[in-house]
Amino acid sequence: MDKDNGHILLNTGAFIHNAIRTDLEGRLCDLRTRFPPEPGGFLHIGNARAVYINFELAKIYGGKCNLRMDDTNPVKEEAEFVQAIQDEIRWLGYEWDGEVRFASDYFDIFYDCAVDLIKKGLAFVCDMSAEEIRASFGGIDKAGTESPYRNRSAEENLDLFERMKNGEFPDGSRTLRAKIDMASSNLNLRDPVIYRITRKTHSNTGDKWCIYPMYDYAHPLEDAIEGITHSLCNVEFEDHRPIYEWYVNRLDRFTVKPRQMEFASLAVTNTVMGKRHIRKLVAEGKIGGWDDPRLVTLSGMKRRGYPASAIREFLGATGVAKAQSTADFGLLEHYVREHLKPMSKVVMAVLEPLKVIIENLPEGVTETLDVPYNTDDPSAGSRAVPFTREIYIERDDFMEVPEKKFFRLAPGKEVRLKGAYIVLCTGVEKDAEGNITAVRCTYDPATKSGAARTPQGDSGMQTDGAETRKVKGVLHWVSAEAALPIAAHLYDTLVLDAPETETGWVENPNSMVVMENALAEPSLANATPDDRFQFMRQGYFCLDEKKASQGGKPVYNRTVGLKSSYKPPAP
RNA sequence: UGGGCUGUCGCCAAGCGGUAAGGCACAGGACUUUGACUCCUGCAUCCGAAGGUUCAAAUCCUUCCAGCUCAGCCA
Repeated sequence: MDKDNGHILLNTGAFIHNAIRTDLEGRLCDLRTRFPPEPGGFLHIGNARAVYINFELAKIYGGKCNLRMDDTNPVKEEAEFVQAIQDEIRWLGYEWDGEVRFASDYFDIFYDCAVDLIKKGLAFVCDMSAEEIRASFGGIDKAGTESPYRNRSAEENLDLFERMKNGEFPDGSRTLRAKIDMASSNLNLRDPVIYRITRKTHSNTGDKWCIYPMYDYAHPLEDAIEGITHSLCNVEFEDHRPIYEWYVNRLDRFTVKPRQMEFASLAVTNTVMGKRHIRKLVAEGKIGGWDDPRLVTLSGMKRRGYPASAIREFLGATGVAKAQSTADFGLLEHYVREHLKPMSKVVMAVLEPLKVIIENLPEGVTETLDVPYNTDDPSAGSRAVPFTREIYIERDDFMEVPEKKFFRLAPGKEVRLKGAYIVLCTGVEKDAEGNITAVRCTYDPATKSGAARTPQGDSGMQTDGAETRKVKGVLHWVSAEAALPIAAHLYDTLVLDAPETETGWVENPNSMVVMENALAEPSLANATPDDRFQFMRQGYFCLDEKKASQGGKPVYNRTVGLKSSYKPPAP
C-alpha cells in the first residue's frame, strides 16, 4: 500500500547516488544530510523536493538528516515559521535527527573562525560602503578593483573586527571580507563579504550581536559543525561551491569536510510559488492566505486534501537531475487520485440540484437502502441511504432534448439511481419562464440494487427475478428530505497555461467555484476533516479544516476531480 | 559579452560504447450499478545540430546552436 519508500528516488539522481556511494566508501563515516530552511515563509512543493531528497537519501543510505533553521539574517516574527516548518515536515512524513538546530546557535563559532581567517591573512576589515563595494566589483566580463583596505595588518584587522562586534561602528560602515580574488571570473570569489554590521534584534540571540554572517560564509561552517557529509542544494548555488570549499578547506578545526552537491529546483505548471507573488495574491484578495487550497504550499495542499504520500511519490517521480524541468500539474493530480482512491469512501452529493419526483413512490415513505462505500472493495463497508419520493440529481444529468450518446436522464429514457432502482423519465415541470424546475419519473421496484447479489460478486450486481435490464447511465442522487446542505468549493489551477515567469502569468478567473446549494447524503453528518470522500462522479472531497460557509454550512473542498472521457458531441 | 550548468517523445525521466526502460498526457478498444477504476493496444529508426573516431555512439572527440544561472552588506 505504501508504495513510496524511497525506492523511487533510487531510480533517479544517479549523479548523487554515485557521489554518495563513492564518498561513503572512503570516509568511514555515515551519511548525514540536512534540510536548512530560512524561517521566513511557509514551505511549498518546491521546498518539499529538498525535504524529500535530503530525508530520503538519509533513509536509503542509513544516514541521518538534520533540520536546521538558517537564521543568519535576523527577520521579524520567525517563531511562527519555525513552528510551521516543523509541522509541515512532519506532515510530509519525515522526522529529523535530534533537536531542531539553529544557525544562530553557532554565532560564537562563526566569530572564532573569522578571527582564524584574519590571523591567516585571509580576511580583512573593509571600510567601503555598500555602494563603493558594488562599484569596485567590476562586471561580468570585467575584473573588479581591490579594496584600498585589503592589505591591513592582521593586528589592525583583529582590532577593527572586535570593535565591529562591540558595536563601535554604525550599520553598514564596515564589513569583514574574505581575501580571495577580485579578478575571478566567478563573481562569488571577488572578496566576498563575511560579516556585515546591522543592528537588528535576532529572534534567537536578541541584541547580543550587531554583526551577522553572510550565507556563503555561514552555510559551509554550519554543515561542518553538524558533521554534514553531503550538502544538497539548488543548482543556483553551483557558482557558490568554490566559495563553500574555500571556507571549509581553510578552517582547520573541521575534520569532516562537507561536500556540496546541486540539483535542479522543481517548477510546476499552472501555479505560482514565489513568495512575493503569493503575497501579492493575498494582498489583492485573490486567494485567502498561505494555506489557500489552490496554492501548492504544504499547508494549502494539506487543506485541499492532498495525501502526503501522494506528494512524496510525485516528488520521487519528478526525479533528481540537474536539468531545469517543469512538471505538469496533471502529474501531481494523477498521484493524488491514485493515493486517494483506496482511502476514500464513495458517497453521493449533488452539486447543482435538480428535483426529481418519483411518481409511483408515495409521500412519506422512506426506504432505507444499504449502499456499499466502494463497489470495488467490499471491506470498505456500507452505509444507509434513504430513498424517498422527492430526490435531487445533478442538473447536468438531465437534458430535455438529449444530445447524441447522452447516457443520463431525458424524457422517455431510463437510468439507474446508484444503489437504488432504475427510473424512467415521464415528464418535466417548468416555471413561467420555461426553466425546468423538476423532472418526473417512475421507478421500477423490480430493479432494486444488489437484491440478489452473489456472495462472491462474481457476476457483479444482479437483480432478482426476471429483471435483467441494463441501463447505460448510473446517476448519483440524494433524498430531498434527508439531504444535508453543504457548500462545495471546486478548484482549478491558479494560473492558465504557462508556469510562473518573470513577466507574470495569466490568472485563471475560475480557480475557485463555490457551489453554495450543494446537497450531500445524510451519512456525511459526522464527517471530520481527516475523512476522505469521493463524491460519486464528481471527484474527491474533504471537509475544510477551518472554514464554514456564510450560511454555516460545512465547506467541502474538491481535492481533485475525476478523470472523464466524456466528450459532448461537437455542435 | 566572461564564468558555471543543462539539452533523450507534448511533460517528467532511465540509459554511461552494443543497437532508445518507465510514468503522465494523448488516441483506439474491452470491462463497468462511478462516462471513474482496471485491463489491452498504439505513441522517439531516434537522443539540440553538424562533422569525426569505432565493426558498433544518445553514450567518446570537435565545432556550433539553444536554454538556465551569477555583479544583495538576502538565503
